[in-house]
Amino acid sequence: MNYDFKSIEKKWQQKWVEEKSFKAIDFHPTKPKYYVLYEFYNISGNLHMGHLKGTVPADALARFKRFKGYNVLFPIGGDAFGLPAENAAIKTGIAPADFVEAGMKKVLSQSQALGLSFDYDRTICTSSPDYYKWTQWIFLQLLKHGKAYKKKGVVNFCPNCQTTLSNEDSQGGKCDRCGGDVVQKERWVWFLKMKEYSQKLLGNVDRINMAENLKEAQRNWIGRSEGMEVSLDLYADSGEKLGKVEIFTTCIETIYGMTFVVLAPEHEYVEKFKDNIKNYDEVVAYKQKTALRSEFDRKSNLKEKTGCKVEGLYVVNPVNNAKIPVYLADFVLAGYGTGAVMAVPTHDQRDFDFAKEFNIPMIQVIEGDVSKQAVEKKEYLAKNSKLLNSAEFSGMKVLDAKKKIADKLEKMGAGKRVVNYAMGDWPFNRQRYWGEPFPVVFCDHCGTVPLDEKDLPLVLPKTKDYLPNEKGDSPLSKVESFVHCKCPKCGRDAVRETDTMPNWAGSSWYWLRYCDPHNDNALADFEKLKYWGSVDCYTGGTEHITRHVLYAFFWQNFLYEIGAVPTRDPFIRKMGSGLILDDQGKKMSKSSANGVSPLEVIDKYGADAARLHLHFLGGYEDNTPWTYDGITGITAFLDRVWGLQDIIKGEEVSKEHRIELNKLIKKVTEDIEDLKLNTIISALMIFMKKVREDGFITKEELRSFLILLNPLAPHITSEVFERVFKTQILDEKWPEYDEKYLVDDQVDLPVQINGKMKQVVKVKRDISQEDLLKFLSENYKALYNGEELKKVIYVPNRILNLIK
RNA sequence: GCCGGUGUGGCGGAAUGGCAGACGCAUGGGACUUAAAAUCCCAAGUUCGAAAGGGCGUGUGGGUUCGACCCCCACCACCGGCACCA
Repeated sequence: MNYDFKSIEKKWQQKWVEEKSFKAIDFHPTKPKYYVLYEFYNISGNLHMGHLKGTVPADALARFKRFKGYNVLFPIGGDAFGLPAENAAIKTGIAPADFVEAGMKKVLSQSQALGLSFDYDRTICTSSPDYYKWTQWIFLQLLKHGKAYKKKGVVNFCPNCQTTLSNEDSQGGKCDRCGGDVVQKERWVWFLKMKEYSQKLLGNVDRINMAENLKEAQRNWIGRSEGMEVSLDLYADSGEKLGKVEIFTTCIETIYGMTFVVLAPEHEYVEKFKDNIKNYDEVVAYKQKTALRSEFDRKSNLKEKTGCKVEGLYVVNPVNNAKIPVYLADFVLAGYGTGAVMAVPTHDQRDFDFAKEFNIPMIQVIEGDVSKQAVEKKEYLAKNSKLLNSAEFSGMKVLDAKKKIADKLEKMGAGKRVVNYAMGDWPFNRQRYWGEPFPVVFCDHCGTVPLDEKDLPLVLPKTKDYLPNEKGDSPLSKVESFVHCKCPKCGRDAVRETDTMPNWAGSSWYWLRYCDPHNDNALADFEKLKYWGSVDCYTGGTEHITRHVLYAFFWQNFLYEIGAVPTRDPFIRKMGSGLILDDQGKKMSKSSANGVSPLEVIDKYGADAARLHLHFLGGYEDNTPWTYDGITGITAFLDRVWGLQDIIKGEEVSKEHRIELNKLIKKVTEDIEDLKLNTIISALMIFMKKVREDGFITKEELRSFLILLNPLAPHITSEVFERVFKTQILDEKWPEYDEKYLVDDQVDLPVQINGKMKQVVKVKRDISQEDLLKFLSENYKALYNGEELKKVIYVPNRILNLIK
C-alpha cells in the first residue's frame, strides 16, 4: 500500500481546521502557557520559500510544547497596511481593502496547506478598523504623555515616492520602497520620542535571548557613546556676545588642540544670527547645496571635504580663551549630538582633511607624528601617550588627562559628561493613502487637538485616487469629506491630519493583540496579557532586526510605563531565520529561490516532504541554498515511515531497540528547543535504519517514533498513528527517556598510543583501568603487551591513551 | 575604518576537548527487471601500497594539552551590521 500524500494531507488539514485542534485557551486551569510567535505575514501575494523556512520550526516547537503539556498560543495575522496593497491599487485600481481581504484568505489557506498549527480564531489584520482603532489609541497615549510631537524637521525624503522616510526605512541612503536615492528635506513631521528610550532599548537587547550578531546590529544602530558636552561662548566680530555653541566630543583630552568649530548646515544659528554673518549669501548657498546632496553622493567622496567658513562669528575655547573660527560642513549631522563639533585636526583624520582643504592651522596636543596624518584616538589610547601643549595637563598620560580635563570643565561650569545615542526620534508620518489615519485635528482656535478616545477608530475613507497631490501632500488631502470636520474641543471648523502612519505602526504591538484579539474595550484585557506574558519564542527574518524589533521594544516600554501592559520585554527569545539562497548557477541553475514556490514543492512531494526537505538542508539560523537535490532521500524516508505499519511485531519496547530509542528521544527533545530540525531528521533516519535492519518495530516503539516525528511531519504521522492505534496522536504525551537506557553494558572504547588513534575495542562498561590493561595485554598484544608505560590517560567509557 | 559572525569531502552539512566527515544528495558497483524507473544491498576524505598497513588531512602560521575542527595568539578569506557618529 503506497502512501498517498495528496488525500491524506488534505484530510488532516481539514480536520484540524474543523475541530479547531490548536485553540489556545485563556487562563487554562492546569496547563502552563507557552507563546510561540512567527512574524506575521506581509500581505502581498503568495507565501514564499522564506515563509517555509520561518514558520515550520515555529510550528514544530508549538506542536512539541503541546505534547509536553503546555497551553500553547501560536497565532498568525496579516501586516496589511503598506506598499503591496497601495501599489496594487495604483496599478490596477483594486481597492486596497479588497486586495488585503483576498490576500489574507490566500495566505491563510496556504498556511493550512503547509499544515501549520495556528489558532486561526485569533487571526488579526492591521488594516481592519477594529485593529487599527488600538493603533490609533496608542498614538493618542503617546501624544498625551508627550512622546509624540510635530515639528518642522529635516527628514529623509524619497523624491520618487513623494514621502518622508525614517532612518530605518532609508538604510544605506536608499528608499526601502523603491530603492531610489534618498534626499534630505524640510517638512512638517510627526516624531515619536524614541531616542529617549535608547538606554531602555539597550536593556531589552541585553535581556533577550538572541544571537550575538543580531544583538550587535541593534547596539550599533542605537549607537551609544559616552563623551562631554562643552559650551563655547559665541561672539560676533564686534565683540558682542551672542550666546553659546554646544558641542559634543568623546575626545575631551584634545580640547587644547581645537582650531575650529563646525556646525551642521541645518544648525539653527545660521538663521538666528544671520545679521551677524558677513557672508550670509554664501552660507545659505552652501546649506541649500548640501540638502540636495544624496547620501550616496556624500559617501562616495568621503575624502573630499566640503564646507563653508562663517564670517563674522567666532567662539572661545573655555580652557585657554583662544579665539576659534566657525565653519559649516555637511560631515556634521544635525541629528547627532548637538549638531556641532570641536575640530582637532592633529588627532582626527576627518578634521585633518578638512583643515588641509581650508588651510586651517593645527596644534598637536598628544605625542606622535602628525605631519602626514592625524594620530587618532585608537592609537593614542592604546599607547596611553602623553599630552603636549595642554597647559597644566602637558606631560600627563591621556587616560589620566581625560578625567582631569573633564573634571576641570565641569567645575568651570563649561561642560558636562553626557551619553549620546545615534538613534534618532522616529519620523512617524507618511504621505500615503493606505495607512492608519492620525486621530488628530487642527483647529485655528485650539491648535492641535486629539480626538476623544471614544470616537475611535477614525476610519480611513474610501477613495479612488491613491496618488499624492502636486505639493506632495497625502492622497487623503483630496478627500474633502474627510479633511473637513469640527474641532472636538470648541466645535468650530477644523481640518484633519491627512498624513497616515508608517507601515511599521501596526506591527509595533500586534503580539499583544493576539492575547485578546476581539476586545473592544482595550487593546487587550490586562489579565489576559498577564496570563500570556512575553512571547517565549519569536521567529522570523533578520532583516527587521533594527526596525520592527526595536520599534516593538520601544512601544512595549512605553505601554508598560503607562500601565497598559504588564511587562517591559515583549520577547524572551528571538530566533532569526537564515535566508534561502539560490544555487549560484551550479548544477540545477534553472531554479532560483525566488522562482521556486513552496506550493510547487507541496504539490509535487507533499507538505511533510517540503517541511522536512527544506529543514534538512541546513540549520534555522543559517542561510540555505535552495535545491531539489536530496528531496528523494526525504520522500524515501517518508515512504519507509509509511511502511512501518507492515513490520509491527510485539507490544513493549524491545531489548534490541531500547537504547537506540532512548537516545533518539533525548536527541529530539533537546534539539527541538533549539529549532535544530536538521539533526533531528538525521537522528530519526538513523533509528529507521536500525529498525529496518532488524526487520521489525514494536507498537510502543512506533508510538514514540511517530510522536517524535509529528512536529516536523504532522500529516503522515497522524495518519499512521490513527491506523495503528485507533486513537488520535494529538492526545498523546511526549515520550520520556530513561538515563539508564542511554548506554549499553558494552562500550566501544577508542585506544590511542601516544595520542594517535589506533583501534576501537569492545569492553565492559565502567571497566577499571587495571582490568582494561589486563584485558588489552591478553587480547590486543599489538596495542599493549604489559610493557612499562610512561603515562596512562583513561577516561572511562570515552578514551584510553597510552604514552610509551 | 569600527563591530559581529562564519571557514570541515564533489555538494548540503554533523561533531564544542576524546574514533573528524554522522545523516542525506550526487557518484561507482551489485541484486531485481525483457528493459527502464522505482526499490533493495555494498563501496567511497585524500594519497602510497597488490594487500596488510602507513603518510597527509577541518582557511594559513604559531601555541596550550596525553589528546585540538573545538581553547589561546597572529594572519587570510567570505558573509552581515554600522559608518564623515564627533
